[in-house]
Amino acid sequence: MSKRISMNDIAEKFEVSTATISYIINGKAREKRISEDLIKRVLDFVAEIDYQPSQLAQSLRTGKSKIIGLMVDDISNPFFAEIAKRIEDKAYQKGYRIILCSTDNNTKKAQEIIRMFRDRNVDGYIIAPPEGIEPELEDLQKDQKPIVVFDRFLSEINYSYVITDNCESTYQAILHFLENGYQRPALVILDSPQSQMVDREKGYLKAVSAHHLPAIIKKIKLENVNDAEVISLIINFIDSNKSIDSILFSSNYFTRCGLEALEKLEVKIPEEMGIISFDDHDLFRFYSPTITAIAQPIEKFADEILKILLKKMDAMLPDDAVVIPSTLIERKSAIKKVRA
Amino acid sequence: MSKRISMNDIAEKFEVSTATISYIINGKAREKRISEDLIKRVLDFVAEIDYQPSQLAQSLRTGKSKIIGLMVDDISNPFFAEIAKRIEDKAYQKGYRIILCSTDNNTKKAQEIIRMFRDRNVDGYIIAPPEGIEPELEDLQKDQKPIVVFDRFLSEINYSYVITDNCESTYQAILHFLENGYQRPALVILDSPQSQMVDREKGYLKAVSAHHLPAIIKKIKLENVNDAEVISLIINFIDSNKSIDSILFSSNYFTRCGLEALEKLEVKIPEEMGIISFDDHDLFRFYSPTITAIAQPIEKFADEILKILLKKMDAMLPDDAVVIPSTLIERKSAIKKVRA
DNA sequence: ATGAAAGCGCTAACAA
DNA sequence: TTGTTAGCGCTTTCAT
Repeated sequence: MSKRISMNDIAEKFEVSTATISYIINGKAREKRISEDLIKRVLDFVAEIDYQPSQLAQSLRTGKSKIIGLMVDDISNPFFAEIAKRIEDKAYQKGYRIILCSTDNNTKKAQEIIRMFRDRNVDGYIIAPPEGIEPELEDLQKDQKPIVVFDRFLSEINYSYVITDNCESTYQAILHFLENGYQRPALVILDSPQSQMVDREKGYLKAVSAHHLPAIIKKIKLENVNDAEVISLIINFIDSNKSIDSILFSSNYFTRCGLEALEKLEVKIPEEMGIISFDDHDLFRFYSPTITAIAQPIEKFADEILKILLKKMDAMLPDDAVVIPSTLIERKSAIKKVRA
Repeated sequence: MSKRISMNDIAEKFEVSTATISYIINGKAREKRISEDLIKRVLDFVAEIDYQPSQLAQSLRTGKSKIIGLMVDDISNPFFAEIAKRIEDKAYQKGYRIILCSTDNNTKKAQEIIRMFRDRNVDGYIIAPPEGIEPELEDLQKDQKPIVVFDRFLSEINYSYVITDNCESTYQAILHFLENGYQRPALVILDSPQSQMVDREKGYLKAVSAHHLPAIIKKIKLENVNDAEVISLIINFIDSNKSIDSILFSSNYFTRCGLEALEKLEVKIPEEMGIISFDDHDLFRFYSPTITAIAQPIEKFADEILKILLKKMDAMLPDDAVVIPSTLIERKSAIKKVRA
C-alpha cells in the first residue's frame, strides 16, 4: 500500500515546518512573507507529485468540507433524479461535491441522514423534507447551517425554500378541463400533510367551488402499498363515481397507475375520461393519446436551489422564498371537444 | 452554535480518560476489564444525550469511513438511478452510507471523483467505469481497495465485476426478430469501445452471420449531440437503408429517439419495422404498440454488486466475475406474424 | 482496572 | 521571513 504523501513529508523534504507549507499551499505565502524562492520550489514540487491535502484532515480542522448534503425522497423517482443531476453538475463546477441520500419519506431515516451530514461537516443542506423532520431542521437552523428546502416547505419554521406554485397549477389544470368539454373533474392525490399536496388540493377545491361543482377526491396513502393495490384503488374510485369525466392525478406515479387502471376498465381517453398529470414524464409524450401534464421547470429549480444555498453559505442572509411557476403542457388527454 | 459534545467532555464528566470512554463505547470494556459500574454509567449517559462519535475523527484515525463510493455515468438515467437506489437501500441496512457521483462519462471528472473518494477514505468503490480510467483503478487495486465494477468491465485488468450477458442478449434478440417474420435486422448502437457496447455488437454480428445476413449497423457518438440530432441521424439511417425491416437499439435512450424518428417517418411498428430495445423503460409497457425489450434484472444487479463488495471489504479475496442473464420481455413491437 | 500519550493530517494564533 | 505549537476528536499501544 503506497503511503500517501502528507504535508509533513513535504515539510521534511524542504526542511521547513508544516506551517510554511500550509501557507504556501493555501496562497497565504505572500502575506506571511515567505521567500519567493521557497514558494516556487514548493509549488513546483506539489505540482509535480500532484499533491492534494487531505480533505478529511482539513475538515476536522476547519469544520468545512466542500460537500453539500442533498436529501430527497427517492433517487429512483425521475423528478428527484433530474434535480439531483443538475444540482450535482452545478455544484461540481463550483468545487462542491454532493452526498446524495434517499429518505423513502421515512422520518427516522431522514434523521439519521441529517445526523450523518452534520457529522461529516457538510457545508450546506438541500432537503426535500419528510414529515416530522422539523426538530432536526430547527437544530440545524439554530446552529446556523445553510439550508434550502425544496419541493415543499414546512409552515412552522422559516427556511429558504424553492417550490412551484402548486395551488395555482392545479387550479389552472382544472380550468383547462372545464374549458375543454369536461364537467366533473376529480382529483386523485397522495394522502399527506405535506405542503405540496395540501396546496395541490387547495387549487383543485378553489377551481371546483368557483364553478359550483362537487369536490370528488380520492386520497391514497402510500405506506405498505404496491402498484397493484394503487391501481385497484383507482379502479374502485372510478367505478363508484360514475359522474366523473376527468381526473387530475397529483403525481406522475399516480398517473401511471391511473393509466393502467383506465386500460383495464377500457375507458377511452380523452373521450370518456380526461387526464392531467402533475409532473411530466417521458411516457406522456409518447402515450396514446399524449398526456397533458403540469411540468415543473427542473433546470430552474436546480439553479435556484443552488444559487440560494451558495449565497447562504457565503453569508447567513434572510431566507428566500422562491416560487417557480409550472407550465401546463397541453397534449391530447384533456381535450374533449375543440375549444369554443 | 451549540457545541457538540465530544469524547473528551464525557471523559471529564466521569473523571476518567478518553481511552476508557473509547473502550466502553466500542464494546472493548470487558476485555479491558473496566468496572461494570463505570461501564453502565457511561453507557447510560451516552444513551441519554444520544452521543455519537465523530465519524470524521474516527475516519482520520482509522482510515475507515463506513461510506461506499458509487460512481455512475449519469444519475438521471433510470437504469443507474434504480441501481443506485437499491444499492443505497441495502448498504444502509448494513450501516453504510453512499456517496453518489455522476461522471457524465467524462474521464477527467471520473478521476477527480475517485480521488475524492480516496481522500474521504471510502471503504469500497462501486464503479461504472468510463473510458480511460484504468490507471486510477490500477492504483486503487494496488492499494488493496475493494472495488466492484459494473455494467461493463475493463479487459486489461482484473476486477470483480457484475455485468449482464450482453452478447447473448442481443443474439437472442436478433433471433427473436428472425423467428417473428423479420429478415433484415439492423443495429443502432453507441459508438464506444466500452465492453457492454462491444459485446452487444458481437451478439448482433454472431446472429446475422449465422443466418448469412448482412450486418447493418449505425454507430452513434454521444458527445456534443442533442436529442434532435440523434433523431435525425436515425432518420437518415433508416432512409438510406431501405432494406431493413427491424432495428435493435442498444440502449433505451436510442430507442426513445428511434420511436420519435419512426413517428416522424410515419413508419408503422411492428408491420413495417420491428423494434427491440436494450434496457426496459416504463414507457415501453405503455407505448402503442408495446415495445419488446431486453431487461436487465436491476434488483439482482444491486444485490450482487453489494454482496461482492461487502465480501471484499471483509477480506480481500480473489475477484468474482458475475454475469447475470437479462430477460427478453416479449411485447408487440417485434412480432410481424404469428409464430409458426 | 485504568490512563498517558502518540498520532491521523491539517490550520492558525502566536512567537521569534 | 519562518517556526512552534495547540488543537480538531478519536483509537490504540504500552504502562502502571
